[in-house]
Amino acid sequence: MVTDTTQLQSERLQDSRNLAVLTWVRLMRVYHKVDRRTAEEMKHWKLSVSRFDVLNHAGVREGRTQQELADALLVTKGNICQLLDGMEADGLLRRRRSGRTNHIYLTDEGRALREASLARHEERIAQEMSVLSSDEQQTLLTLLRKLDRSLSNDPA
Amino acid sequence: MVTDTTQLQSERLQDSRNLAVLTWVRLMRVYHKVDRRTAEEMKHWKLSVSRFDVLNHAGVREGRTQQELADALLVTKGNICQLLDGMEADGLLRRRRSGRTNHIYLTDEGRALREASLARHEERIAQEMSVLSSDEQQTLLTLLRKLDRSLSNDPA
DNA sequence: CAACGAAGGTTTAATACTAAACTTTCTTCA
DNA sequence: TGAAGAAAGTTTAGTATTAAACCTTCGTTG
Repeated sequence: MVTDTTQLQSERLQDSRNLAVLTWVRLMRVYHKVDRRTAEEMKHWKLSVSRFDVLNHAGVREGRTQQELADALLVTKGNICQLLDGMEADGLLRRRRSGRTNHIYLTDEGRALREASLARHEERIAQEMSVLSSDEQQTLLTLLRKLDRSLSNDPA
Repeated sequence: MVTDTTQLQSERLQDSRNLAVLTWVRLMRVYHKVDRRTAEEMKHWKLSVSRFDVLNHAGVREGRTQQELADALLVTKGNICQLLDGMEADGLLRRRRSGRTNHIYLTDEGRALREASLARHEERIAQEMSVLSSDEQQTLLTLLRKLDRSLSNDPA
C-alpha cells in the first residue's frame, strides 16, 4: 500500500517517462520519413544515402582519414572501408596512403557530384522544415544540440 | 549584378536554409546515438532493435495485421514478413491466417519479453532525455509533432 | 458470374551495416 | 633497442532492409 505522496510521486515519474518516450517516438518517425525521402532523392544521382554522406563529409575538408569519416558519420570503420572501396572503384574519390592512415580526396567527378546533390538536398531539407518558423527551428536546434551534447558525454 | 534588396533576400534565404540543415544534421546525430545505445541495450535480451519494435507494436493491440505493423514501423511488408518468420520460429509470436491477411498474437514468452524489455527501455529513454526539463521536452515534442504531421501529408 | 484489379503476404537479389578477428604501422617505456 | 600495445585499415560472417516480382484472396463491375 502506498501513501498519497508516494503515489503522486510515482504518477509524476510515470508522466515524465511517458513524455520522454513520446518525444523519442516522434523523433524516430521524423528521422525515418526524412531519411526515406532522402534515399528517393539520391536515386537521381545513383547515390545511396551513405555514399552521399561520405561524399559530403569528405568534401568539407579534403584529406580526412577514414577513421575521421567514420567518427563523423557515426558508423564503423569497417563500413567506411567498404563504402570507400565502391566509391573509389566508381571514380568518386581516391585514397592516398600515408603510413598506416589513408587520406581521402575527391576526384573532379566526385566534387561535381557532391556540389550538385548537396545543393539540391539542402534545398529539400529546408523545404521540409519550412512548416516550422525560423524561431521554431532555432528552438528545435537548441534543444537537439543540448540532447546531442549530453549523449556524447554520458555513454551510460 | 544583384541589387541590395535581392542580395539581402538571398542571404536571408541562405540563412534559413542553413538553419534547417543544421537542425536536420543534429536530429540525425541524436537519432543515431540513441539508436545505437538501444541496440546495445537489447543485446541483454538477445533482441535486435527491429524485433523489439515488432514485439512492442504487436503487443499494443494483439491481432494486428502484418501490413498494419509495416505501416506503424515505417518499413516494407517484405521486411516485416522476414522478421516475423524469425520471431515465430523463436516462439515469440504466432500468425493466425484469416483469408488473405495474417493476424499477429504474442505468445506468453513474447509477452513477458515485451514487458521486461519495454520497461527497461522506457526507463533508459527517460534518463537520456532527462537533460531536458519537462517544459523543454514538451516543446520538443510539439515541434516534432508538427514536423511529423507535415511530412505525412506532403509527400513531395 | 466471370474477369480484372487491388490488397495482403512471400520470396529473391542486391546493398548496407555491425562486430569481431586480422594485418600493418606507430608509439611507449623498461 | 625491442617488446607490448594502441591505432588505422581490411576482411568476413551474420543480420537488416529495400525493391521488385510473384502468389493468393477478395471486391467490383460489365
